[in-house]
Amino acid sequence: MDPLTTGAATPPARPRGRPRTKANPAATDPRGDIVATASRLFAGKGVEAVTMAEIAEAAGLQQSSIYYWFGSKADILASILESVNRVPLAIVERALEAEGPVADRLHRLLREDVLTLCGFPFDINEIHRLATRQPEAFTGYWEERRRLDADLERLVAEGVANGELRPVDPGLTARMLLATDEATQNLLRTVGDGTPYRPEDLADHVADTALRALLTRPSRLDAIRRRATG
Amino acid sequence: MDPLTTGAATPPARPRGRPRTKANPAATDPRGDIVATASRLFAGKGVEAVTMAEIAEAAGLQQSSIYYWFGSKADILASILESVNRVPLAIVERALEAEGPVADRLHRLLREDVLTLCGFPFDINEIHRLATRQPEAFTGYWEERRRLDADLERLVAEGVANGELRPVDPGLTARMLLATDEATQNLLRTVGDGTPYRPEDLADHVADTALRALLTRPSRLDAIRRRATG
DNA sequence: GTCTATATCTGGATAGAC
DNA sequence: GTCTATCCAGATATAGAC
Repeated sequence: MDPLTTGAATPPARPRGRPRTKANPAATDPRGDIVATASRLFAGKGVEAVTMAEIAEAAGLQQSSIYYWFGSKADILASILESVNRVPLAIVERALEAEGPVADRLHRLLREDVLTLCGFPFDINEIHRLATRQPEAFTGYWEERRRLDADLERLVAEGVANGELRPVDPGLTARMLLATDEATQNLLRTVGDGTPYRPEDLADHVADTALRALLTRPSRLDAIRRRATG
Repeated sequence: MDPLTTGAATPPARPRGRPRTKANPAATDPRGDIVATASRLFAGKGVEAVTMAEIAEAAGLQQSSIYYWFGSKADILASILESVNRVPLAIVERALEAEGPVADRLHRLLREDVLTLCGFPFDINEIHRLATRQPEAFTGYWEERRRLDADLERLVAEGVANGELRPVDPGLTARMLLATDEATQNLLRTVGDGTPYRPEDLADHVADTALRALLTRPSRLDAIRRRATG
């Protein structure tokens, strides 16, 4: 199930007030529907290019009715963003606490992160841009983002310390790895002529490439991949 | 000199018509000035967030006077975009035609591409998004972009064929390399708290990491780096 | 060439009827 | 709860004086 469209919903209730023009019998969760619809539209055209009128229409509402459920467009976006860092954070923190070689955990982490980002209904880079432009409105976002950086940095540092990884700069490496993951999901979206690559292939490629460049003994890669994907 | 702010200028002429309110004695090349100003503003806030009024004011003109020089905001952007692919294309094509080992050429290419992208006065990912949204207005852009992909793919294929590089998928690898370069310049912009990394460090890191993952014999890397950066 | 003034358009958001 | 009608702000772009 799509993690972005669940949770934080209004409890279903007997319909009240004036009925919708376009009846939508399945509308038991308007907030969830709006978030899901908005996510889908954001995916196709970018957040800024989507108007409240479009979202409303696609959700079966008049333009203004959407303001009954969300006070503003930013509120819809914020509702979506709650999951954007939460899911990758959970992945990284699980990797940080897991047992076993750092390389195994890192490989699995990278694969899962790419797959997660590819599954997001929008380009995460655009989210970054929006969040950069209005940092005060997205303080929670940036805080989680910093934790993501810091946690991954710790994992890399652990690998460097125990000799599994070459003596790289953990901070730079962590940021480059996350940037690479985000660039990868970009590949899926910006290529105009029907993307020829599957998310799974991209995820494997990213994880393999990163580990091959980081491992002290690259020959370990085959075994690592077997354990991480098995 | 900044490649984005040169060329395609109106020949300097004796000033005619009503003088500017804010006299700008150095205004011998209004088109060039406007492009340079717009580039700088786009860098700070993103293309869409910058208004014609801002560009005009920063260039020392009233909001409407800018329309004497450019018919629309899209025209300004198009004028900037002419260079966006041209410079990386020149880098890749030079690498393609150069002599010597593929690895040396690839290392140098990646370093230069990252440095070029970092030097651009805007986030190239935003350009991608804008160009995706209005493909008809940016046909030239996408054509050059495909050539960039194809040329780099040829270089990688050459390296695979002669055994320098591992037997990777040249198409996927080329696209991932370009995506990584673009993600790297992103690092420089989205990190809010004063970027701790220099473009040169990022460029070295990207080129080293890519080659280490691609080389059949990673032990060659030290020599390659010496030759490519020397 | 640049100005002032304004037309036009678009999108977010509100008021109040139903 | 959803509707219609409207306001308002901000942005692109044009008209015509100077």
